[in-house]
Amino acid sequence: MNRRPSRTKLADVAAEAGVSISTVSRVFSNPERLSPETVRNVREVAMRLRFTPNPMARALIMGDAPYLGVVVPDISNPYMTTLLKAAQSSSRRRGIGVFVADTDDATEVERSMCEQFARQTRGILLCAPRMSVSHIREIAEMVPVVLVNRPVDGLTCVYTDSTSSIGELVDRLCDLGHEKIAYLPGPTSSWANKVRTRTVADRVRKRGASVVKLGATSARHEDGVKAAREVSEQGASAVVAFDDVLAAGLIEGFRQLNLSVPHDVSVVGHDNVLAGLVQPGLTTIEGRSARVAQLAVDRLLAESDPDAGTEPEHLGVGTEVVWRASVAEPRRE
Amino acid sequence: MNRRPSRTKLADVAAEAGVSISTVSRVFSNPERLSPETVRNVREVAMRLRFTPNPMARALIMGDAPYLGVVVPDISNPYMTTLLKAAQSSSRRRGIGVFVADTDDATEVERSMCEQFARQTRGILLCAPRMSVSHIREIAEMVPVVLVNRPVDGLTCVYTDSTSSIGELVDRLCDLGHEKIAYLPGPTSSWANKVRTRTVADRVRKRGASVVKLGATSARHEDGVKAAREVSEQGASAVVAFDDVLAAGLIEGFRQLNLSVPHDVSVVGHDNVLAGLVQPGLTTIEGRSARVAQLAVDRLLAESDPDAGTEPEHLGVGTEVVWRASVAEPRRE
DNA sequence: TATAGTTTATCAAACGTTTGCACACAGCTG
DNA sequence: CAGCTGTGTGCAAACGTTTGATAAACTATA
Repeated sequence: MNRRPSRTKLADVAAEAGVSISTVSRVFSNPERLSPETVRNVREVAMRLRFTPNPMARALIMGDAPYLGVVVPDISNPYMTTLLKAAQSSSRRRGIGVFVADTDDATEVERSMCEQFARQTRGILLCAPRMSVSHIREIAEMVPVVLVNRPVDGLTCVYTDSTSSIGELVDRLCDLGHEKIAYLPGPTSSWANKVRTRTVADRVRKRGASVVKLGATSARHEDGVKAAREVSEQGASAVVAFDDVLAAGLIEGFRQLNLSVPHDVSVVGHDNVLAGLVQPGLTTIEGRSARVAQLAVDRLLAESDPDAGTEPEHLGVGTEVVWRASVAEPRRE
Repeated sequence: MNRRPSRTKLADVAAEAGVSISTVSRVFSNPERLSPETVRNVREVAMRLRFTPNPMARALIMGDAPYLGVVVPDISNPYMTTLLKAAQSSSRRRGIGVFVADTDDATEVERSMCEQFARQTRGILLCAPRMSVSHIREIAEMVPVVLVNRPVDGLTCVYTDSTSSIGELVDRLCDLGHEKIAYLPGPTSSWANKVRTRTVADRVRKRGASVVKLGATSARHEDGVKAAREVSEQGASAVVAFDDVLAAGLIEGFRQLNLSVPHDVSVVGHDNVLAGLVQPGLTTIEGRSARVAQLAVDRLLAESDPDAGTEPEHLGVGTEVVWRASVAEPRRE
């Protein structure tokens, strides 16, 4: 039946220490109800026998496991990487294991992983920018869910709120004299992209400049490279890109067109994940994904505790602009 | 006791279908021993009741859970990201959940995470380039372990074997006329760094050129930036860097020194994780971490099956040089 | 000494599965 | 008709914990 040789269990410790199984169990869960002497003795024996409790047995009787699932569309995206890293470190401090699922943005995979996690975890930190709301609701019925960068009514969501940073950025571009500003979108079905599109457009118009909306992309580096031509054809002197990866592509694209960043065209990104990798240094918005992850984990664990009685809530994490060399005043003609 | 309302279980399905619990269990595990009619009926009921088995109960009685742990020093390193992504996707196809642990290279964390995983997983995919051999052995005694890029006698290891690619690279540099070639090391305690250091040095000497060994780094971008000055002071006309991150730093550093890559100095990296991000395009060695991960998962699952009887083995994954613009012939003086 | 009260430790049931064994019933064979 | 041989199903034990109920051993009070 049990193939692998079983490790030391409560019963072994109990036998060795000359007490009952329940006593040993309580040494770990309720030591104050035991005599100090017994506790000391059992602790010593447990240590000697290298006893560690079987998490499966514990999970079975307790009704839930000390696990938590993180579902992301693409681990290799640096924003997600930071998110995952922070979620893991935050969970580790609480003794909680983190399952990771990379879905490649495939709805079918998202569904099946969520279903799997629903049975095995306390909750899911779900980052699925394009999943349908009804799907999300369905999952949230099976297991506590905290959404990342994707508000849904009645569910908790933690998101990067960069509206004011975007405003600051656009203002600065206008102050420098830019009169035609382009926005290079990410995936149109992504909530974040919708917000950014609108925020940029509103602010640019408010300042009396004109906004150029470029074709949708899937936020790959090469999409940015290609988009550079469109920008220059449309005559925009500055581009706000959906994220840093696209912005880096743009810079590469402009180089191929022999256009200089920032002298011929200014470029800004979003997330601050490329650090100093690209040249010229990319002006961008610090996405603070680590903070987002930390908050999300906190909320998730709170909501998975039925006694805590926390209510769903939308939490925005503020951002800051990181000024680097990719922005300058437009070339006078 | 059990806080969260229990989901449908075998007993519910059994009652509804008018059969015993064991029969329902067998419908999923051993359907061929049951009458086709019973199977059909129970399946229908299970479907209607949305029954999914409780993995904890199953894990308890089976003696192991369908989980696997991946321990890496730093998730945000793109090499690790690819590794993790591939490990996850490979495991998903087999219905195996992946725990992730980012240790920040802290031995204490590595130890505690491995211990935790030892109780809860079928095996650990361990990437700990600086952990002591005795620690590794200790962990391997508790749970099947497959090492990544870190051979240890008696344990299975899957590693990127770039010796022949490095040879090819050095040969090419020498053919181009480089006579003084520098190696920029990563962490000296890392096995991969030791191998690369030796391989580069041997090959360079064999070709009658001279090798410059630079100071150790911790493979951060800024280490590369700083190292550029040392390279130019030593008068090397080409640098082989431990990895792409360092190489990108070097390129940035040379730019600050007004040295042109590749005309003043050639630069090559390792891992091919920066794609076209840096300018000029970085000549590098494709690390094939996805393949490494896939192999490692295969081996891990094989070794965690006591019936399979697989023997520990060291598996090298061959690499290829990716030629980009960062290499050219040295400037004639 | 009997009674009540307080600590401390044990008993046994429960969590939701898997699986060896036993059993009932059918159809054959001699 | 007794004795097999299958086939399909059920019983009950086991996996390693947690925990409410309970008993045993003291201590303090009447």
